[in-house]
Amino acid sequence: MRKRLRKKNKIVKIMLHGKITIKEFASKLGVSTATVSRAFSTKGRISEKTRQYILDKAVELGYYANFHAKSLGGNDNSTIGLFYPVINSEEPDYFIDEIMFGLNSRLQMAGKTLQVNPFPGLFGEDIIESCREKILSGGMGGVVIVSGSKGSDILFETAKSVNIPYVLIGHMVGIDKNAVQFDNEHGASLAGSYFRKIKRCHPAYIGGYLDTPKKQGFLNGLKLTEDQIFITHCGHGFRAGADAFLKVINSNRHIDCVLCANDAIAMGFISAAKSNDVKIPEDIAVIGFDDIRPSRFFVPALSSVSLRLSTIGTQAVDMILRNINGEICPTQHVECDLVLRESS
Amino acid sequence: MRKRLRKKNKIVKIMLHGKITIKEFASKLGVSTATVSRAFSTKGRISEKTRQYILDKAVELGYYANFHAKSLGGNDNSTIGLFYPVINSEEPDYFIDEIMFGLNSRLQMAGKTLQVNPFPGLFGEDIIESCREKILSGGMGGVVIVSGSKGSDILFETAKSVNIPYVLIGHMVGIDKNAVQFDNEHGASLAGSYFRKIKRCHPAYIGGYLDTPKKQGFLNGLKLTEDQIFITHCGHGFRAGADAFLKVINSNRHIDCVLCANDAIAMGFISAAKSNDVKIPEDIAVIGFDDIRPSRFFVPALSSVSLRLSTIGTQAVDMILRNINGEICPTQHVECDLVLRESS
DNA sequence: TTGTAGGCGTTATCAG
DNA sequence: CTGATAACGCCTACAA
Repeated sequence: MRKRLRKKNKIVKIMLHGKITIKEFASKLGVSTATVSRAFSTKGRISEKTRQYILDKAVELGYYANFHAKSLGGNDNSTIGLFYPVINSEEPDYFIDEIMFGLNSRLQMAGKTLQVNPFPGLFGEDIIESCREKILSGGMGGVVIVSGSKGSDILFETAKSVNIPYVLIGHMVGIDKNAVQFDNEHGASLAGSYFRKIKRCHPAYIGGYLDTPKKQGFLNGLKLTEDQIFITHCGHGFRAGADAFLKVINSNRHIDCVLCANDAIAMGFISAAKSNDVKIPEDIAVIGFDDIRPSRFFVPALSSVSLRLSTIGTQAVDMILRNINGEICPTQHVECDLVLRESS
Repeated sequence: MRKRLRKKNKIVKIMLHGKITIKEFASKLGVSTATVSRAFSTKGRISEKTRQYILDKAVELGYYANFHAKSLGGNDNSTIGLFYPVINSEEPDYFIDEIMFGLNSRLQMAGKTLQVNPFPGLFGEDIIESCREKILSGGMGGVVIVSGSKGSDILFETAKSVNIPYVLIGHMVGIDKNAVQFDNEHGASLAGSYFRKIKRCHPAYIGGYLDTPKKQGFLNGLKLTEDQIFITHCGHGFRAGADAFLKVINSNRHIDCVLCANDAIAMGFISAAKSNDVKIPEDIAVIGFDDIRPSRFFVPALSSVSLRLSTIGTQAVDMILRNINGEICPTQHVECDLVLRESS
């Protein structure tokens, strides 16, 4: 009786998923499940003939090994999780999208698949907790964490604690292995020295949040101190940039050059400037940060501190792959540089 | 002896993952695994007292249910796969990114997690096969497929065949359920009629690939035929737009308005135009397609056919959630409209 | 080379 | 309300 019930359940599931299990498949071919398994595996001896036979039959009968069953024993596990803080809830984050682009292109070659896990950059403890849980529950074979928020740190610690392969992406993350890092401070200083060189001496810095290194680098390059320049923080994104422009104007200070914490801010800034008949770069020279793809096609083409985002993505994949493979990987430094275009 | 070996293996694994299993956890608390399971489940009677006790102990001892084991029985399965054709291999696809943004914001609320699966839009059968496999191997609880390529069709058929919850996103997908669709042809016709209305009678259409509906809609709105306008296809992305501008110029035809197949193309076009001292919109009025976020901050602000991409994403999630819940969902039509800004 | 059977970590059924 | 135990679908050590 009980058996019947079970059987019935089974049938229902088969209808639902349209899937055939290894047991059914094996018995249909008159071989054991072990042999089937071996046919799909690289290890384990099996005659080439039966392997081919099984493989052929598999496509004929539509047999596919169940993902979860495969992963259960601690084998396989081809999914890589990406965790990143959301710093602008009203539009896509081009910084992340560019990194993701790099990640994906490489991941695909490696037969891995990407799982994306945004979490609130500033608040939202509960969501971070759910991210922790995802890591702890063993659902993925590796994680890539974008640093820059409290949540990032928590997840980083979590990953370390369970010994799952991980890679940290971020500004001077301060660890000597398993990280791909860049130097915001240096990048910003490049912008600062450039302005100094071209004799623009009334600078402004338009920040997002939590980007002290950029501000500091800018000051260093400028050879100025914090009280000698105009600083404002309006958040991230285009709108923030436009708002920042208004703040600059309303400050009644003479400003002739600005560094923005990212390219979207810079574009928003320029957009607002144009609407107010302020000429870029004649009146105000502007430099963005990240050098996302649209920047070079912006009008005027946007100068920017290039972080080589897409490269960072591919490097992160290379690293985590080696990490999965048991190698230890020293932290990589991706060089940044200043790309001068029309806006400055 | 064998047992010892097994045990040893087990220990190794425990070290590797730093994880405690339900069995170990249960015995530590002096309860059965069933009780532990029930403590985390909504169904199944359990006294509030023991539940609390178990929950507390779980955080104390760091017990987290294994993801794959949970999903194995066909329960749970909270991952949603997104499949989309890559039409530009050199930069992020802003169309997709915007949809993904919408998807993610909604998915998070539902406790689901997104897995992204790009596949080549034009060739690359092998990768599509690997996508099929992902669907067939039961690794996810639902799939969202962006239509518009042969691969999309294959994956769509695959999803249907295994009875996995799915949603199709695309232009007039021609199915009456489980789809969120928009009408490129109508959108383009809006642009066409607008140009006609403002008396721009020397139009060009800058296409990507496979976007006949847009072209046709444009012609309809224009009330012209294919041989009466300039048409060129340069691919997708900024670079393509810039190339297209050159083609327009070199054609030596008088052109005074253009519709581009997406906003990136339009921006690239305008960028090249500016470099060649062609005034937008005075000399050439341009309208883009999709209305991605940067468009309104472009200089000049870009007119565009708005597809409400992010909304499409959230709707797709709502639909697949209901779908998972057993409801059948009639196809949704997301209205598109023409957003006029400075570039036209 | 192939088959047998135990284990992977949960959930759900069935008895108590 | 709780415990024992059979699935879930696959992999692999061991035996044949």
